[in-house]
Amino acid sequence: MTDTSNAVPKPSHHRCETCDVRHRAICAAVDAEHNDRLEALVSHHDYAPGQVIFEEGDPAEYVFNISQGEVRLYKLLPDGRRQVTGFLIPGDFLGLITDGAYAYGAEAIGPVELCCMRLSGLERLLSDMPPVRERLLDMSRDELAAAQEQMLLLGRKSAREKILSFLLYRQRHLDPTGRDASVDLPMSRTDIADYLGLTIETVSRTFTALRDEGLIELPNPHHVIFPDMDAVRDAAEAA
Amino acid sequence: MTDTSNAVPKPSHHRCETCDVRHRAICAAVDAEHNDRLEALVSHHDYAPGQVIFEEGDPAEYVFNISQGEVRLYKLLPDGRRQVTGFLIPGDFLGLITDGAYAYGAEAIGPVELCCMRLSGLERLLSDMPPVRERLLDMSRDELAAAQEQMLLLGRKSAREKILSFLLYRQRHLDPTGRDASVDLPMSRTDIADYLGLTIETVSRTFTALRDEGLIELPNPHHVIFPDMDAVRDAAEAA
DNA sequence: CGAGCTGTTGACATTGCTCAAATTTCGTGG
DNA sequence: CCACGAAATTTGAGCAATGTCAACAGCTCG
Repeated sequence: MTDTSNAVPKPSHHRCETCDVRHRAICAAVDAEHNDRLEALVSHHDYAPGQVIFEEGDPAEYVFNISQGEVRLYKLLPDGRRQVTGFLIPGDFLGLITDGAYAYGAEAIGPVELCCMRLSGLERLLSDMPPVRERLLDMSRDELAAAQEQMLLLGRKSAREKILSFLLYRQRHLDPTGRDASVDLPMSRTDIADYLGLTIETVSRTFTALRDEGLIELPNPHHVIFPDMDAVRDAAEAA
Repeated sequence: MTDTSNAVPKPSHHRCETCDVRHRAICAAVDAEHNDRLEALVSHHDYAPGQVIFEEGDPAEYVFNISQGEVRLYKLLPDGRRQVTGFLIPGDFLGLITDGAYAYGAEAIGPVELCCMRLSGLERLLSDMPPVRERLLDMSRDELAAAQEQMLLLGRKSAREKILSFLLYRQRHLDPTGRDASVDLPMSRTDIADYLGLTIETVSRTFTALRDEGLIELPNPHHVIFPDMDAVRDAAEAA
């Protein structure tokens, strides 16, 4: 699908200079004049829907940045129960490592393109360019805050609140301007259930209930429209 | 309680050089020769049991390191429901900040002593001593991994598994050598419930059930003894 | 010694889960 | 473009784990 096989220079979306997600990625901390250094360290890779990127516990050789598509992170229990710990979007960093191994599994939700860097490359970058470490720390801080918000959701919210919080979070996260009163859900109901600590049946029933109340429209299972954003926000607060 | 009021030099446990928790704290990244710089930036403060250290959303002026005692972190919903996002022990860093405000509330569980540093001081430290930022990033990484483990617990484990995981985690965390087959629980049942996403009644019943099964002994509500560590580990895995 | 707090136990209610079946969606091939 | 089949989603009925409400017990501190 990619045309990297011929001798032509990298396609423009593989040039750091013109990278769509640069401003969200750790790359934002590299000044433009060092783009060539950065480019020398990365390569791009495509993943098919559902494809495993790495599994929890795999020895970590690479870290990634998402160029296109969404990725799910998850942890498993020995009996197969799964907790999805996050959905990542273009620009997000991928590859939390503890003791040399990945701390979670990662799979492509739809078609995904990753910008890959050897761990050694990242380490060189970190030691040569201090702002990169600062950037990584800032991103970790945000991730940690998000993780705690998710703990609040998992531990203390009802199914209805979980779904509403999830929808609102996605809405804000995907469209920070808040212009578009709709949300795409490329992931399956199973993914959503495993993210919110529910079963697929409860997720489905809750969507139906919200639709019947008129809080959301569901033209199809992967698209939600908010007829009245404020009503949704009120509902998420209240109960 | 502290004797900082007279002209005598700082008590030895306030000297960075002899600090009990230095090796666990961010201070481990400061070389010994710069101890004086570090000491100039910090002051110590005592907190009574239950005392609020800061609340979520407070404008953040200080960051802290725990010298003595345990601290609970928590987030609240508007109606008062609470999620305890972590219990901190001596050496832990305290003060996750997003947009200039604390991302969670923090309260002393028992008597607590904190080593406090102005945010401006930390920032100076970060820019003057690169290893400190590296250290902070490493600690964030560990925290993030712990947060995801907690999501797995909150979203996918039964009450029984939650309690067992909690006890085993504490045992390992507080005594990494694994020598002592017992755990102190200075926090209340309410704290434990809010940490595990349960009610106090369920926590209490689960402790009782584990005692009746012989998996744990409960000489009093704040102390747990494991007659057979391995049996507990098996039980935590199994169901 | 008594009040009040914390923890435990009991009875019952409820949310969300399990198992099962119907329906819709979507990719594939004709 | 349409038909088919597999997979995903929705819906239904019953149930179980955990929550709620209430009473009791054990400790601690005045």
